[in-house]
Amino acid sequence: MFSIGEFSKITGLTVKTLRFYHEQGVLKPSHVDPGTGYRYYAPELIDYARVISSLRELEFSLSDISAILNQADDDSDILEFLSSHRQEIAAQLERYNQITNSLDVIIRKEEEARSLMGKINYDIEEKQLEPILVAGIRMKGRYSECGKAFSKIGRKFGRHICDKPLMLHYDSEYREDDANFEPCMPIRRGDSVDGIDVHELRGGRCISLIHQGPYEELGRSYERVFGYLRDQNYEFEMPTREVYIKGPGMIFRGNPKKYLTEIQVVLKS
Amino acid sequence: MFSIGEFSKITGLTVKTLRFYHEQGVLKPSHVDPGTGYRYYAPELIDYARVISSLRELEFSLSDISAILNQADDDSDILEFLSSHRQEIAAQLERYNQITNSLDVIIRKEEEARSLMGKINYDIEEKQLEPILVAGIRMKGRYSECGKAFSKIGRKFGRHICDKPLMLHYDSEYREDDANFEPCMPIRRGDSVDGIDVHELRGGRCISLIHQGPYEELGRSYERVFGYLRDQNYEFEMPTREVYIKGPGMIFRGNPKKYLTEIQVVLKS
DNA sequence: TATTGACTCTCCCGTTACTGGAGGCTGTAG
DNA sequence: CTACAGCCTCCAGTAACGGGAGAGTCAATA
Repeated sequence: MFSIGEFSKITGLTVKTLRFYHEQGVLKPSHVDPGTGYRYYAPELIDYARVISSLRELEFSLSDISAILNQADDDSDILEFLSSHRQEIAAQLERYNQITNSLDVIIRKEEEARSLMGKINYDIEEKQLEPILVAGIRMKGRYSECGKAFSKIGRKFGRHICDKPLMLHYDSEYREDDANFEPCMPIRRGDSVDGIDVHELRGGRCISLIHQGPYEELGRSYERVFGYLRDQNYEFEMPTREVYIKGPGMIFRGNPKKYLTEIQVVLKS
Repeated sequence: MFSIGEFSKITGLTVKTLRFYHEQGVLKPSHVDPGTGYRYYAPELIDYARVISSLRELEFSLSDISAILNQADDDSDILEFLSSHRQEIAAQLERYNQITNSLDVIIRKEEEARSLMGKINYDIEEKQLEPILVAGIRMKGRYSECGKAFSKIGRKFGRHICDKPLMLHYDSEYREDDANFEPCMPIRRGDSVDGIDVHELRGGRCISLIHQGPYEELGRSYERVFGYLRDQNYEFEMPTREVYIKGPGMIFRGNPKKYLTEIQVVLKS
């Protein structure tokens, strides 16, 4: 017979835990001194305790363990317990996998944005655009409707998206209620489906300006771009493009003063 | 301003949860009526609540969330939180992966054993053995030492093991203290290392008998096998083999009366 | 024999993020 | 005036222990 302290050292279970298991009826001492209340454990219980530890390591609940110990003395008796427990664990696993994925997406996005922030200058630039394939939804109406379009594209093309969202503007002047625009996502490949049009945007020389601040203030930056185009006597093509480099975050809506949007106007070649 | 019930419907958080968040200081109502104690929430808090929900879905603790909300209003501010949280989640993931693996191993083992139990007959059989590659440790001494050898082989060749453990007996008579034997694991491939000898066991005609019961009673089954060999005038080869079909389980020590051991004696060809 | 020091006992609280329930007050509609 | 829905506070419970207080016990030593 071992005292609780000895038994604790043998089994690796703490004294507290042993007392708790006694209270819960999972592992009862062989003998309890009626006078002192001291617990004494017989050597046979060592194996019993080992079984309990094993099951706890597999994250079985104490009530499951009680049930198991009451009706089984062989691994083959508990196959159903094992399988159903495996399912629960697998569900947890799935959940944590999703969380890690989400976290990864957010982290990657923010790290990109952060590194980008460093090397941005807020002057008008001329640069060369590569052609890109996009999935877009042509819309007429209010810009505020674009959210639905983006999420629809996201659902359909989720895993093929390869860059930041952008919007094509087909109006030559600013319109509020019946604007003509196309929310797009750059994709690696895919075909038009279900109202979503997959097409290629041509590359070429373009004028680019990065706008920092809320979307309502985009007008000021457009002014600069069009002023520049006029000064240089450049002719440009429709539609113009807005690339949303940094907008509302995945968690916070973010601070609109930090939003970054690139205005791109492709020149006639 | 919304009442707690309205705000609950809007945000999807239960009334209980909202009260709890108030108590914890995570999400304080905009106004609390001093007379009635009624909580009232301003529309701006909807977004705030959404942030909290998002973070909870990512399994952040409430104290983390408080800390985050107190010092950040943009995703990029919380990169460190996200990364360190990601690590914790990844650790959990690892753990659950291990558990699933262990469970799978146990389940597979037991299902095999169970299906085997059905088609076993306990008569002496003559059958054809295929050659197999094994990793073994030649030992002299007591059989009870074999556990260490098995676990050593398991550690070194873990992922290449492809069948049940077996033991080779080189003694022509029973010996207690200085037996000459070799615990082995069948493996798919591998090389001798560090005291472990990888070699091939030849195939051929063999006499086989499945023994059910504790190892101490193996003697009775050996008697039957050798009796049969004598009756048939068969000559056999050393070493003889014992295959441990079902022994102590991964969790329970199991019931020795249910242990299954196959005795194999290869005939001279 | 008294005394140490190690061991053990019970009882209570705290952890996390809530849920459930009792008992009582408030607001509004009929 | 009376329902009834909605809101309040306070308390208890969850799972599996860990920490600590205060008191009793055991074995060996002075």
